[in-house]
Formats: sequence, C-alpha cells, structure tokens
Amino acid sequence: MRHSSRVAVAVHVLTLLAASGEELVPSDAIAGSVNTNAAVIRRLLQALTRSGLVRTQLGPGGGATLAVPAHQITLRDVYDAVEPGALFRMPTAPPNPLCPIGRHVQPALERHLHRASDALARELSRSTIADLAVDVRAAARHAA
Amino acid sequence: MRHSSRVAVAVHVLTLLAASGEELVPSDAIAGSVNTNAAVIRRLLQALTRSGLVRTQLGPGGGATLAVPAHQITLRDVYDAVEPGALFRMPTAPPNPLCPIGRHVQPALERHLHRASDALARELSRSTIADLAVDVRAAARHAA
DNA sequence: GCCAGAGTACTCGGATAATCCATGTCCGAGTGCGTACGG
DNA sequence: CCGTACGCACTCGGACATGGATTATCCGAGTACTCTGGC
Repeated sequence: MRHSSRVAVAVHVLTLLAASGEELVPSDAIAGSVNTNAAVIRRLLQALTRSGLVRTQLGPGGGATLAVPAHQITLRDVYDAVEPGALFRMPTAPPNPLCPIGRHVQPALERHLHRASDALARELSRSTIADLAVDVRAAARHAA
Repeated sequence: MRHSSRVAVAVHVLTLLAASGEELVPSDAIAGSVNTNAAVIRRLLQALTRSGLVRTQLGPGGGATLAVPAHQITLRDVYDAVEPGALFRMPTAPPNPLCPIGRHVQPALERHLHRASDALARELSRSTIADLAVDVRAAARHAA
C-alpha cells in the first residue's frame, strides 16, 4: 500500500479551515502553514471538494472553507476523500487459473481483509475534525 | 500510503506453502501460481524469512517452506513483514512552527491515527494462514 | 563391489535497468473590486 | 452626483518537467545429486 502523508496533510488543512471559521483561506496561506507547495494543497482541496467537505471560491478574497460543520467531518470521510481505492489491493495480474490455490485464495482473502478495513474505518469514524481542533486548542493552551 | 498488492501476494504464497506441507517449493513454481516474476517472489520470501515465517533452502530440490505452523501465522504478521513502516505517515517537511495549528496538529493526529492502526492490527490478528487454507479447501470442494 | 572425487544441474541472493506514481513548477481561465469616464 | 464600462489584481484549475520508489530482468554464489575412475 502506498504510505503517503496525504491524510495527515488533509487533516491539517481541515483543522486549519475549522479554526478559520467562515472566512476563506487561500491555498497559498494553507501551504505556508503546512510548509509545502500550494499545488499540493490545491490537489487535496479538489479531492475534498469532490467529497463535499469543503467549498472553494474563485477571485480576489477567494479561497477554501468548510462546506459542513467540523463536528460532522470524521477522519474516515477524510480518508475516503484523499485515499481512493481499497487499502489492500489484489495483484494486477490474475493468478494462474490452473492452480487450485490461486483460484480460491483471492475471494477468501478479500473477505478477511475487508473485515480489517472495516475495523479501521469504524475507528476512523470515531474522530472528527472538531475533536482535533479541541486537541490542538488544548495543546496550545498547555504550551502557553 | 502505498497501495500495493504485496500483502495479497504474500498471503497467496504462504497459503501455497501451507498446502505443500513439508516439501520445499521453489520460487519459480510459486511464481507460476501467482502469475508474476520469480524475483518478486524471492523478495517477498526474503522479507518473510527476516520475520521468521519461512525458511529457504539452497541447491537442487531446494525452495521455501513454512518455518512455523500455519495456525500461528496471522495476517498481522504478514502485514508487518511485508509492509514496513507505519500505515499513516506525517509529511516529510515539518509544519511551519509559526503556525499555532501546525505546531500541535501532528501529535494529536498521531494519537487518533494510532488508535485506528491498532484496530486494523487487532482485526488482522484474528485471521491466520490456516484459516485461509481452510477457506480455500472449502471453496475448492464447493466448486468441484 | 565400494568409495572418493570431480562435474553438473538447480536454487537462492544481490546488482542493474526500465517503468510507474507522486511531487514540484508553471501558465491559462475565471472572478471580484476599484477606478475612470460619460450622462 | 450616479451609473456603467473598463482594467487590474488575485485566485483556482489544469498541463508539463522532475525525483523517487517499485517492479522486472539478469548474472554470480552456493549446494546437493550423479557419474566416473580407482582400489
């Protein structure tokens, strides 16, 4: 599976948008906080927009903002938005149909892996962006 | 995250070895069943050997075999063996230390993601290669 | 007939090239505001 | 003084290089079997 930091960056972006309230935040400003390129942010925002989590506004004073309240956005929503496709994937080349094992392993394996993916998704569903924002505020207060 | 089919291939290989009992299976034969290159199989076998799941034997009549009983190999063991590193990763570039959110998002996020990864690992621990082998035999009998 | 030795065939292990995906950079399309001009 | 039209600055969206990682191919190292020659 691709070990990527897309989920981490996306959560960072959404938490930032949640802290910004109603005002629109341009991708350049977000990129400054995340310390990456603005194009990366825009690509993530595109994925989040397709999933209906954020809205973007063109022109001066434009930018991105949450499309739904932060407490309604779970980490699972973020994961599904920015990590398309299943966690586990079957090989591209089909197994040898002559091999009795190759014929039957994949369906059985898919059942087991599907259960595991469901467990991951359930746990991700228990955390929301609002929870993260609370944690961040608490950490900031503690550090001050 | 890396969406790869290594786990699927590794499970296929281990199930094949479990069905082969004590006899050594060369990587070419395994590659024929999985329908991929023998080098891919050998690399997977190296990872599985490092984790102590299989043993390999050099020379004629050589090959690979399970180093521990199939019912002691969980899918989590396989996952850990062939997918090193954490499921979720923080971005390589550190966030802007001037941004109050960037400073505190990552630790909080890591806690939430760690819980989710644990849930995944727990569910993977519930399935073993022996379970898969049983499923495969049942499917083969049903198809016959 | 039995034993020792070399030869051979087969396997894994690592090094090397090709391909694919993700990331970083750039330019065009679209929008809202400000300004200037005419009525 | 008010309305309208133009121009400009700013933003997103997509297209194009670049780097790294993963995958596929090839060759060398090592081992067990076998055959042959000698005793």
